[in-house]
Amino acid sequence: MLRLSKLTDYAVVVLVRLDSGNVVQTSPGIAASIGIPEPTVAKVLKSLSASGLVTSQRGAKGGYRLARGLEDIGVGDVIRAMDGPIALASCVEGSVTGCDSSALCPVRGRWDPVNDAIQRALSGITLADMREASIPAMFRVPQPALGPADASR
Amino acid sequence: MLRLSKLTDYAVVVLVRLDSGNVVQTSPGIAASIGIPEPTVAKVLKSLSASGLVTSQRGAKGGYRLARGLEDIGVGDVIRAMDGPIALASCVEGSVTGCDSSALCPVRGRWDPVNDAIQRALSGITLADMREASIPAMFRVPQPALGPADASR
DNA sequence: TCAATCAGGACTGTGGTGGTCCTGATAGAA
DNA sequence: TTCTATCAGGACCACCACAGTCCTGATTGA
Repeated sequence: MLRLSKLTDYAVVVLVRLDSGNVVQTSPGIAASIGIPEPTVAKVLKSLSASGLVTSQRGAKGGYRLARGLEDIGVGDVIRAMDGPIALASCVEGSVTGCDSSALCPVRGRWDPVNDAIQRALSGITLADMREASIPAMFRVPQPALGPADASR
Repeated sequence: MLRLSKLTDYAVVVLVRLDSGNVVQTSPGIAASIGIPEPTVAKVLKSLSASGLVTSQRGAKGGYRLARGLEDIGVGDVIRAMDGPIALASCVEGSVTGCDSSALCPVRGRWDPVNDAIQRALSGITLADMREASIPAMFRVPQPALGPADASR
């Protein structure tokens, strides 16, 4: 419950990583530098690109770069990009699934203030705040091979 | 994401229902009055009882009653009772699962402020606030049979 | 003694998520 | 012009947590 999806967690790592220098970075390069499998990083980057948090460049010499500074990206933006609208319950306003028994749901609409409070709490924190936290030194430089599994790929 | 579990939603309904009068109520009775299957209601009540939000009385004439007023029960209390500690990520402090690759996780500890903000937001809302929201009139009185499905059970 | 009720657990089906892979489009380099 | 590297947009599958059900035992009042 209130469990952040792993992909959202990865997205924060990727975005912080993209902040290092204003150059385009390829998904294999990012994947190698943060120790996350390449297909997964590519999936994360596609979602971020679709939401406009990063810009993409196709073709050779292509890659991704931040669309704006980390201090302009809220945690809620990342969550919405990866997991869709922030909704505490299936019957909360803004949910895409909707409530199949809205007529019978006695708490319909009641979670909205809770949901609202959470959104406010999230909007007050940017990725720049999260970057401030300690980043292990081993992740500040690219790691071509983090283990035997990488060599096999 | 940020999806409330159904049981937590049910728990709020059950607790609000228990607030009607200060008498013990049986789980079949509560189930019938709110239109949720009895085994599920029983499961919810057991969790709430284990967390001390409701008190139970065994034996004939037994049942459940609120341990304290709705205005003294925070939303966070209910969530913790039903889903355990509130943790945004698997590697957040307080999580029971723990992080299997803590040494490699570059955002380790970074979600804590986010998690903290959410907990503060949750602690500011009580069940009394949620009860204030409109409750459909049909649920203010017991509904023995809400549909054909109930008769088959 | 009996019936009603809670306590605590095991069990199973389902849905979401994480992760992988494939094909096509694009753009720079040779 | 051709080739290669990269992104775009899907489909696909395995795994796991959750929802829901059921069973047995303990307790308590009639």
